[in-house]
Amino acid sequence: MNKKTRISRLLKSTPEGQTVTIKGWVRTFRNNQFIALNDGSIITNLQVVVDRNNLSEDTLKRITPGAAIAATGQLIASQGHGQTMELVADKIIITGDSNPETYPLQPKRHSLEFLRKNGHLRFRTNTFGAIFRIRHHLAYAIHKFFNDRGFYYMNTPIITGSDAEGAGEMFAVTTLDMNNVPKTEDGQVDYSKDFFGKPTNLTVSGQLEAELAATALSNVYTFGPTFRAENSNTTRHLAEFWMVEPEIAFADLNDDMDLAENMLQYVIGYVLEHAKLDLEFLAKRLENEEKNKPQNERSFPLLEKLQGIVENQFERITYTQAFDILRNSKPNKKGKFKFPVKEWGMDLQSEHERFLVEKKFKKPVIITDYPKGIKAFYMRMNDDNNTVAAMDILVPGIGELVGGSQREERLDILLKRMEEMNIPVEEMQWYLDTRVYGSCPHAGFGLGFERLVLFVTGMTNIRDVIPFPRFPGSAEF
RNA sequence: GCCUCUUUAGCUCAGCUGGUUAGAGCGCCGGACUGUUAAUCCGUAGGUCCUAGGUUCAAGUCCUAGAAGAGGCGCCA
Repeated sequence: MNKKTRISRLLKSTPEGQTVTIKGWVRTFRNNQFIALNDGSIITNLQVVVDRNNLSEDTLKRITPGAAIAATGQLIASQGHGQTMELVADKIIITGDSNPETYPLQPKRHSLEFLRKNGHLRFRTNTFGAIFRIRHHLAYAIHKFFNDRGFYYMNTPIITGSDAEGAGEMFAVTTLDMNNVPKTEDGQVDYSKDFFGKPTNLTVSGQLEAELAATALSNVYTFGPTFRAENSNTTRHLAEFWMVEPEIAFADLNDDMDLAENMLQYVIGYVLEHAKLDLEFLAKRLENEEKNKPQNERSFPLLEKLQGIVENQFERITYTQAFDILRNSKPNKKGKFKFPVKEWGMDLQSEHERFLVEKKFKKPVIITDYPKGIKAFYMRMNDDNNTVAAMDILVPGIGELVGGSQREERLDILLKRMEEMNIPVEEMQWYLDTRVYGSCPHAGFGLGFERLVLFVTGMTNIRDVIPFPRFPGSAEF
């Protein structure tokens, strides 16, 4: 291929007077003269000025929205107002035509629903270009954060033979012929004939395996796809999503909370610095959207919201404190909650979390020390024998962004909990060995990556922040 | 899985208590235009009113069922 210059680079270095070749996709063609060209490297279009005397009528006709072109010419200071620089093209090659009668993207605003239906082309819009560039920067910032602090990136299995993770319904993985399933003598599926010789599933969490690595390498994290076969139909659940799960040895719940808070502040600070243009675009988009809403339903301006995360400490309260606040709150006393707050031990509902985060504290809230009855078997029992060392980070607009805990390192207590919660101890010996040999206090958390992208971009549907969303009834592409 | 709402031109939508030939903006197509910024101006074309059944003299409009989409709840990250 011939050399090309990416627009992002070109706008940084401002090589005025140079001859360059730009390759990208036409957004609009105005006045038979001005092409707004985008190559995805940056949200900004480059204006390509067409010299009509130099171009055939045929080529001119083929410069349509969506067409791929290569434009070569001199870069000059723009005479117009919308941009500082423009390319005066003396050569334009159409690499790929785009029929304007059938190309779904028009040079106008489209609804997110329409773009979801045309998911294969939505990358070519400003909004989705911005979202996926920000998604990249967030992923990079997460790796950088952990790497700079001596964490090792650990890959835990995607196909798992462990069925005791307890984090939700699982997708089965099998090569058995579904039309002719081998059966044992007592009529059960004969998994000994299956690929792995036993039932296997797609992972719902890498935590248990990460604990194995952490109790040797001290500080590790996973960042990979996870799968939940729940029939969840909401704006914040996916069947396939990416999760970040650090695990730290010789650490307690406070260390865990500090790590999570520092990480969120770091990665958000990172995108504020490195994805400024994209964030500004999304902020403006959100602002326009909010104009149609009544005053009391409007949310914080995006950039201020993100700046607030970086600059302010998160609120930290125990479940019991949260329970008291909620029980004595106005909406509870006035019967406004669908689920009244009465009995200690109840799980907090979305409406309760929203009240705490959006009305009471107006910033992220970390709730700790939940009743043992509503949390997982591996969470460390507190001295009160009633609560466990768990923590959830709740953020405005989304709810639970992070869920974590200090892990139960005491073998006898862990075994007792597993028995109480019907976890098959025999199948978990590999996990229990971390407590049998050289057990140590350790902690970790899980961060839903798409929920982070949702929060940072200000989008409202999680299906819009992952390139190829998977949810009940839908697995396109 | 449960609840609510939506479905009218390529897109975004209007269409009142059922009543002639279903409208607008944008886009597309044709024309004009060498400083435009979702360009502008002029002109044309474009509809299985989601599907099936029903009520009625008459259904885009009312009823029933289904499909698709959105939002809320639950499960959680």
